Amino acid sequence: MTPEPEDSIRAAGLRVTTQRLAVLEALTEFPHADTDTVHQRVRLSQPDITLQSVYVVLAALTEAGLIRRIEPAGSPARYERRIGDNHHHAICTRCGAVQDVDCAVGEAPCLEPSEAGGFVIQTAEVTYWGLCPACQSSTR
Amino acid sequence: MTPEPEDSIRAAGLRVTTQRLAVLEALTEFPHADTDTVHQRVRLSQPDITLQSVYVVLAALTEAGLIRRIEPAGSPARYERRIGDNHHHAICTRCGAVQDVDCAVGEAPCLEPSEAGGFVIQTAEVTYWGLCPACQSSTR
DNA sequence: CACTTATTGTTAGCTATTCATAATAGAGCT
DNA sequence: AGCTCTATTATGAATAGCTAACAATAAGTG
Repeated sequence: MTPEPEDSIRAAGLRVTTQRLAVLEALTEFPHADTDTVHQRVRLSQPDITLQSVYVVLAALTEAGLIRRIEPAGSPARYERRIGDNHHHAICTRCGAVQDVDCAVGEAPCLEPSEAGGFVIQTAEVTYWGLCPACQSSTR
Repeated sequence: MTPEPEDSIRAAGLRVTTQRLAVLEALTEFPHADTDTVHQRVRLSQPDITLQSVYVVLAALTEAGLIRRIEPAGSPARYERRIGDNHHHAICTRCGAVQDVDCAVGEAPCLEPSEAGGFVIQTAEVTYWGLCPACQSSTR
């Protein structure tokens, strides 16, 4: 089903490198990881990769449309492999945990503003802010 | 109608300072200004105010709920005086212009996710991405 | 007007990110 | 398999945006 990472990288016109494969693998394991988390995970298989290279790889994969970058307020940028289905995110205001939220409509823009002051809207990005299950119980 | 800035600052339990008044005035003139823009505007009346002080003032006013901070992806933080009506924003993908978009519902959360993975949702933040009128015409 | 303490000015520092350039390694060709 | 070209990565440095520490100042209270 899911195309092999190697194939999707190649299909995007990019060279297949161990670094890129490792980054995609890291994002599979941590679906909303920030650059630092990706770096740490990738170092398990490639101890010498630099953080800067991780930045470059993430930028290349984002540019190619293989991953998506999200930038929640107050958090460093995060990346995810789930793309193409215009889903949204719930973010915990206490711990920053990110949870995918299916979009009812499915395709962008899932919402049409009543009046957008002449803007031509391409996508609507919805961020739900609240408390994750863990932070609800460990209250206060 | 609109309460005097001085009164709302006092009502929030904060001291009324010329810096805070000037920052609120700047945000009236530039409704989605970033810190730098606020600083430049404030310097017209207070040439010696530092950028750091503007940061502190903006943080204090945000904390007090007198202004709201928005952090669009790829842009420095912006601030606005329009608060309490849970409206949303349309942002130009080319020039970064921000436009208020009324919320159909009015109160947060204006959207309820069908399934939020156990999250207790407090607010829903909607960002519309598109082209502003100016960038539509100056195409390509 | 004096006093107390919130607020601001000053200086320093930090985090997330980008950039320039040299070194390296995919991938097509022979 | 080896060669070559060029995309990609490593290295080192720099930047923007923001926060922190602490001394100087001024708002508000009696």
